[in-house]
Amino acid sequence: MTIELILRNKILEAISQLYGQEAAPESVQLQSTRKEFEGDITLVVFPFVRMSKKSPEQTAEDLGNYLQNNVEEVSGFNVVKGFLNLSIASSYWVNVLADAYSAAQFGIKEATEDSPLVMIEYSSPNTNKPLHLGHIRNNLLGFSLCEILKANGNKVVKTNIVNDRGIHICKSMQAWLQQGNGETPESSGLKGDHLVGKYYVLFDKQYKSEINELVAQGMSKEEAEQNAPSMVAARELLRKWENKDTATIELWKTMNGWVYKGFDVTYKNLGVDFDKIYYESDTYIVGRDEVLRGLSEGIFTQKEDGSVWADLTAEGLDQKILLRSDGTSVYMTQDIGTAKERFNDYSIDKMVYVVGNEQNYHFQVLSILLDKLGFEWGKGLQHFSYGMVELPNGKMKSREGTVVDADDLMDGMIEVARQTSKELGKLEGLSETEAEYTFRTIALGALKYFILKVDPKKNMLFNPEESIDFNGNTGPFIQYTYARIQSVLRKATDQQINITTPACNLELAGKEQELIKKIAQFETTIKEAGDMYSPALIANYVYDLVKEFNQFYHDFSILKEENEERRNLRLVLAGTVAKVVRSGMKLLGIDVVERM
RNA sequence: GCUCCGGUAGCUCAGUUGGAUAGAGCAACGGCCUUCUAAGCCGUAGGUCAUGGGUUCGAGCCCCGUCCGGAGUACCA
Repeated sequence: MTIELILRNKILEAISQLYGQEAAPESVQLQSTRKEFEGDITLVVFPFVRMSKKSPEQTAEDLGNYLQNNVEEVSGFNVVKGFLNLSIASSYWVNVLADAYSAAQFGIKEATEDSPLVMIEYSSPNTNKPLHLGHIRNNLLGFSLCEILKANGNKVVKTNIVNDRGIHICKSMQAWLQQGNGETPESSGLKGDHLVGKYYVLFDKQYKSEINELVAQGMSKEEAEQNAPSMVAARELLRKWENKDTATIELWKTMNGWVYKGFDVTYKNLGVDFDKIYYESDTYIVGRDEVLRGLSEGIFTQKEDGSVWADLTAEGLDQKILLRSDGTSVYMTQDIGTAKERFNDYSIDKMVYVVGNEQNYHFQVLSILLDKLGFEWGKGLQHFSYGMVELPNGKMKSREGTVVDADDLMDGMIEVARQTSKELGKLEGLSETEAEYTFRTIALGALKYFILKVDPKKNMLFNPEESIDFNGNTGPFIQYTYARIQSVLRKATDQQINITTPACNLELAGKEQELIKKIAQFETTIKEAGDMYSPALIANYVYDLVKEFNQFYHDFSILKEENEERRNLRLVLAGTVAKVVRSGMKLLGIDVVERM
């Protein structure tokens, strides 16, 4: 039982004993005491003054006395205005540390047979271009969320829906057919996804110049957009694809194959993976069948032109198209099909979509539509909505080429890490491969931490030149502190120091106790991060812990401490901080290094 | 127009269910490598929490209005 729980119960008891009234459990507000005051845990007494009919100060005195006399762990108290600051005995904190130190998985809950199964969709790329910075935020958030939910005792299935069909890939195909001269990743030396992306850009260039030409000939802009030869050809490819034309299907398979190979490399470098991948070329048919069923059951309506609609005005929303007048599927249709497939394949307790906030409306509608179609899980779908990544000069537009490419970004950061390491002379004693691994880990740590430390809900600004740093509140700073702790622990081993679980009744120094308190918060932080879907809570927690440790490290010596008991305690403290940092970073998908 | 989200230091961001004197990092300035890793530590400076009201013992946080920014808004995904 944690100290908070013990106090909570005793405070309710105290109020009942002292004032003869029952206080609501949620009126007990405990918080950690601010640094400028003495004490560890603070009770806010304002909610109880009505019951005590005394001043806040006097009420706090009453409660303080009661708790000191009736709770073993409470070693003292002081009152400042309406705040009761309780001091908790050192022995309690030493025990907390001992528990954390010896626990195999401190703060992490393992899933069991009957744990809920959560399926999390993230990444969800189109197959016509390489991944960019926006995808990076998605992938990092998705992966981290999976880790956090696992740590909260859930079974997790990581899934990806690949948008492999549609007009976008046909545009790349069309440009490749017209201008490609049979170019392949092998012949060009380009990564597959970049090669296909190159033709997507070429298509757009060509398309735009055709429009300009037609407009110059006197056609209206709308007409020109419809009648530009490139677009006509791309639409023809889409039609052929839907009719299963052999050559078209073959080309589609080949080019998608190139892209998948490229994606695999990016995913691997980013350190994310999936348990199950769905393809929209499979699920859109399921979705279309569901929509047609809905139509025949009178849930949806059809217009004269043949298009199928859902009327959501009763729910306060608009009318939503589900099938185009030519019978083809839209985005929504595919998501209906994908959802149905998933719930067929797994016994899902909770389905989470990691998708940008531009699609808030889409998921609101999807949930209602599935509910209308009679799927009892429809209402329970959860959209983990995150903000956009903006650049200093505005937002990213793939067509305008103002995107930050994922591969380029990672390569660039690894290069910076390599240079910085060399300048700082951090390489000595490391083999070539060890050094490379270290650069990579640091660079990825910087990138991941930078993105994950921001509240997912908010838009964030990313300045490629300036944003990424290796100093201050960054991934490398945390990795560095971890490496230094490892170094101390190695030296302890070299000096034949035997580290044992602390069972002493040493009086703790202020900073030692601060650190233990911080360590004790790991468990609740994981829970909160799981409840709120916020890797940022973990990131900020780990930073605070590391910052706290650095101050401790600066003020106290560990190995040079002469009192053996105290030295042991501090080694245990350092080791536990390292352990918490390692698991915290793992929840963010960030690796740590033994030396840097 | 309507709906949703946001606005905290020059910049990037934290800020627990409403609690004490709003915190970090970057950038600037000053100090610290004969001390367990200086990718570090210490210090100085930097704030009308967009704005006007309201709720209450107490508001950066909750409610209403205004301003600014972003996203979505019926045959793109």
